Amino acid sequence: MQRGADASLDEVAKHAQVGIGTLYRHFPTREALLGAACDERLSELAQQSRQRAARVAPGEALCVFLEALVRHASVYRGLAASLGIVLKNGSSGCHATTEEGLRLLSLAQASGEIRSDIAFDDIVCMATAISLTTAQDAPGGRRIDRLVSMFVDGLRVRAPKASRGPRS
Amino acid sequence: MQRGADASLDEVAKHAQVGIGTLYRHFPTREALLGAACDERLSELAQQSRQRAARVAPGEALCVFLEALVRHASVYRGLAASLGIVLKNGSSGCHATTEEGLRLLSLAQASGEIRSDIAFDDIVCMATAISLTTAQDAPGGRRIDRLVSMFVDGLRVRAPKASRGPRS
DNA sequence: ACCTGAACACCGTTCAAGT
DNA sequence: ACCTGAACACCGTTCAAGT
Repeated sequence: MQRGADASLDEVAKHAQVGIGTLYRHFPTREALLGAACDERLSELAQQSRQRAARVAPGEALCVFLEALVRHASVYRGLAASLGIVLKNGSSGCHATTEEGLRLLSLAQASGEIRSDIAFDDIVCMATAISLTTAQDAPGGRRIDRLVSMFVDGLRVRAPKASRGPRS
Repeated sequence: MQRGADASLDEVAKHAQVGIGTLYRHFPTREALLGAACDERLSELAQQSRQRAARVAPGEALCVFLEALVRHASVYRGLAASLGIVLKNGSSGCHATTEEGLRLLSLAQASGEIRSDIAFDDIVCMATAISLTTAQDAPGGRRIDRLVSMFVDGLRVRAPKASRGPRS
């Protein structure tokens, strides 16, 4: 399951050495299969985020979390489109990731860094969006970074720092 | 062609009263077909944007343009994913829309409202992203508006107005 | 020259038969 | 009870035959 990105279900079954029917009984929906396939990876993502969040400001932690989510969704073709559903399907790593995201968002909003009218679903939505659009890009492109940075700027409460003096 | 969103090519051909082979010869790629199907609509979009741009500030004009593009890409299922390619395919309305977008972006950047490191491709990319993610949403949802607003905030040069006083 | 649609290839899904 | 994979349905694409 590791590499075979958007292989046909037939190939997945063959590679897992089971019949296609058995595959269907274990994973009734495509989302269930995807969820199981990347569950471990999501667990790691959540854990790394928790560790990082102990060191940096909430807003920053949320940004890096978003970026990690985008990159995660880009690993398996076909995952991005159903990221929202996969995260909700409840398997352990999905749940951990959702929990961590909710936690970071609350913290960042409480600290006044991030707009209070943002929902976690919007974060997932953005991660999905960036993954989907950059999927066709050349592999090592800079667009992911640029889009993440743009998105994140959109999340920030206005005038956080005024890196240059404001005009007139 | 008007309504049949993501119908099979077979149905498109049948509806157009031609053989499937003829359809292929007229439109060798899916993008060519999509481009032709929405060309008129894109012409209108570009024209309306030009009229609007005469009345409002460049940044504002660019935002409304982006929103229109998002809504356009949401009309036909399957268009969003290839919006970038479709816009480049060169048919009249596509060309007009690209021209108008480039023009608005230049103006908005020259006026200092919009970040100078944004490319038109990024705008298209964002429109694609929002369309793709909101495609699965309930029809009348508010998410499109919220995401467009977020995106656009990300485009803006910092501290444009300082709606509230900056902190300490 | 142009059009047609049967034919082929591919993939997702089901379900009768086997163990 | 559980597994299997042939069989069915569907869609995209091509190309030999017809006009």
